[in-house]
Amino acid sequence: MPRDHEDPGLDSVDRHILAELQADGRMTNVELARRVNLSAPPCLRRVRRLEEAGVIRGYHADIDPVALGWEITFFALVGLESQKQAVLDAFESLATSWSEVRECHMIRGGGDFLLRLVARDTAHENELTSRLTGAPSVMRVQTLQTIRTAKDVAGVPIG
Amino acid sequence: MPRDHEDPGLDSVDRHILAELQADGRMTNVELARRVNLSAPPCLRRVRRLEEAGVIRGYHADIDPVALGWEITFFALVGLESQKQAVLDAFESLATSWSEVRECHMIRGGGDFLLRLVARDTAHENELTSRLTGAPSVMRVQTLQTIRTAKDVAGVPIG
DNA sequence: TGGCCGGGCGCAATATCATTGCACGTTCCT
DNA sequence: AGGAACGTGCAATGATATTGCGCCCGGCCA
Repeated sequence: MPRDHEDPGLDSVDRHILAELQADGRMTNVELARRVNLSAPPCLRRVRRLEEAGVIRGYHADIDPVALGWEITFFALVGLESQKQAVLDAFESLATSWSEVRECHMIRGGGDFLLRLVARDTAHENELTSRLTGAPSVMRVQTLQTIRTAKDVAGVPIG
Repeated sequence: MPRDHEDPGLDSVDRHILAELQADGRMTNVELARRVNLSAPPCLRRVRRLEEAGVIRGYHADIDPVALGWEITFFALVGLESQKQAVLDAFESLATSWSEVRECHMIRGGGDFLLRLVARDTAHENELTSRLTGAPSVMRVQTLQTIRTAKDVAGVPIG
């Protein structure tokens, strides 16, 4: 009986821990233990186990992009003129090498990528769009500029 | 003299702190202080200041969706049949109320939204797509299913 | 049924860390 | 030069993280 993605057998306490740490990744272990009704040592052991199993991939501070001068967040839907592996790989290498590209997803259907980017201002955004349009094998670039984000929740539902 | 986004005057040490906490949000303060060449107390005071200024919005554990049974992550580009505020608001309320919707961005140009969703399996994905298609005022739904994520970096470039 | 594991828990002890008060140095402005 | 504002480092105290260990419960086998 094959299991794709190792099932660490998460019980309800584990899920509770994950929900708490997803909401506040810097919570002390003592506080976490209190919330999940455990004493500190077994709580910490569970957290370590979840980290080692890869269920918890890391912890990140959530930083306001605007405070660092990244005024614009936008998405770009990029169509390539070929679906050949070499072309896809080349575009991926290019896109992932730009620091302004924060996400790069290959989209089902072939030849399309969805990117999330940040830019300092509209001039910078235009420059990035131009660089995309002018990149090898790029046939089409549709920018999707975010004007309002109604919801942006870290992670996944737990329950 | 109003200032939209309070400028806390981030110096290079602050940026260094942000970069470290963005990469590892659970780092101890002494380790952080060591990395930015400061002693622990002033380092902690800077972190607190960044938190209170809203530059650091929070900390989150990064959890593997697959480990919790969310096998599929996809995006949906939703077109509404009207750009009237009431229609936009209604769709936003609906979309943000679904736990499977993790991001909901209104896109420039009017009447469009980009959503990021998670689903347990393809049946669930189809159900979500149907629910979107059948939602009031929804004219068009284009699903963008991620088949490979080449890059997904938390936060923003710092430097 | 009775005894043997194995896993997971809590307690207690110790090492580390967070947090505060305080004094010193530097910068800038007068 | 004098001094105020700011930020630093040191030192002390209170919390927290981490480890070792003994106990309890539940499954398993004789």
